[in-house]
Amino acid sequence: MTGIDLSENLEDYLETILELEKTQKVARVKDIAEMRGVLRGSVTGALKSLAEKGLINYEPYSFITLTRKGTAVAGEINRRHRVIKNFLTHVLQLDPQIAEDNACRMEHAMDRAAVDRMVAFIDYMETCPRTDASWIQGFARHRQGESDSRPDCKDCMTRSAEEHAQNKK
Amino acid sequence: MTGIDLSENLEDYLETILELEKTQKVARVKDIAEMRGVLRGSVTGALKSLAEKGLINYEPYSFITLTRKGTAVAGEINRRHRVIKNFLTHVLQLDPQIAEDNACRMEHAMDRAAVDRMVAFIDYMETCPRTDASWIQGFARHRQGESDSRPDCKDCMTRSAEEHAQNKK
DNA sequence: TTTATTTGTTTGGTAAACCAAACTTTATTC
DNA sequence: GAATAAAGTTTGGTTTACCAAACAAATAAA
Repeated sequence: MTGIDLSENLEDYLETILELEKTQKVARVKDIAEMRGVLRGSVTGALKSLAEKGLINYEPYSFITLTRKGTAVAGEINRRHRVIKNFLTHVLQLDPQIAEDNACRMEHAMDRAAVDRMVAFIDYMETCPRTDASWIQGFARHRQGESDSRPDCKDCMTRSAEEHAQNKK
Repeated sequence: MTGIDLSENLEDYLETILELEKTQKVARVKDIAEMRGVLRGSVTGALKSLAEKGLINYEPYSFITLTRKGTAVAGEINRRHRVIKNFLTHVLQLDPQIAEDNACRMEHAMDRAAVDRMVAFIDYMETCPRTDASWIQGFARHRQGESDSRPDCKDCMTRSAEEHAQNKK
């Protein structure tokens, strides 16, 4: 789509720069190095590579900003990250930190088609009355081992239908 | 868990070897090279690395088999792959080929906690009467753009409750 | 405005993956 | 059982990504 294919590493650098642009207005080598957990020397190499690809404005010893193209690509990556993290925390109900760690890696693995479908699924779940808050709650109980008993599973549908009818009035 | 941490590459080699063991009883360098789309020379290096880690039985010019440990690790990776692909095809309803491509990459990105939770979610969906076949069908319609209309959404719950009650008798 | 300090760059070196092509071993075929 | 083919290995070279440490530039402090 954007016509660019980046290594996971360069994608991460781009995302970091976007993050810094948002919070600090401008990205500095030192901050990028800290956020990525590498030495400053390693950053310089990555910046040259990103600049060659036309994704950042970079002159030695100057501030770093994203180009128009760079902003588009970084935004795309960031969108994947947010969608995936949202899925992991709100659907799978993973611990926020674990969700974040997994999203950081998954964002490089999932293509647009998959992420878009994930968005559609979340949307369907959120708008369909069958999968309302109580259904989500049910998953929390289910995964905590209360799956075998399912005490009120039998009447769940009926009760939900009643509640639903009530709200419609 | 298994106490081993492998690069994505070595994980892929291990998975390939498992695959070949299943179909051909034994893995040959040529076949591994073909399946992974690399030259034979590249395979030799990877095999040395896997042998050093005690994951495969490897002597130059001999057949390759997985050790007990290698089988365990490869099985773990393969499980992740199957779970993810299952999710992508049956929940997100992605095209099988697209699901396969994404699963191949995602299997290296998701940790055990995330995959386990995915399993639990699929299980919940499949056992909960609210998210039955018709709900899944609804997603297929929803994602095809018929989301705005939702013609029979209003009565869906009531009808489902009735059907459900019927089946219980 | 000198002198520190911080920040950024460069250089040399390592490790993982890969290729290309020469080479060796094993398997086939005549 | 020798000649040929196929399979596997080695060697030298490339790329990406990193570190460590020397160096240069810019900023801050004296």
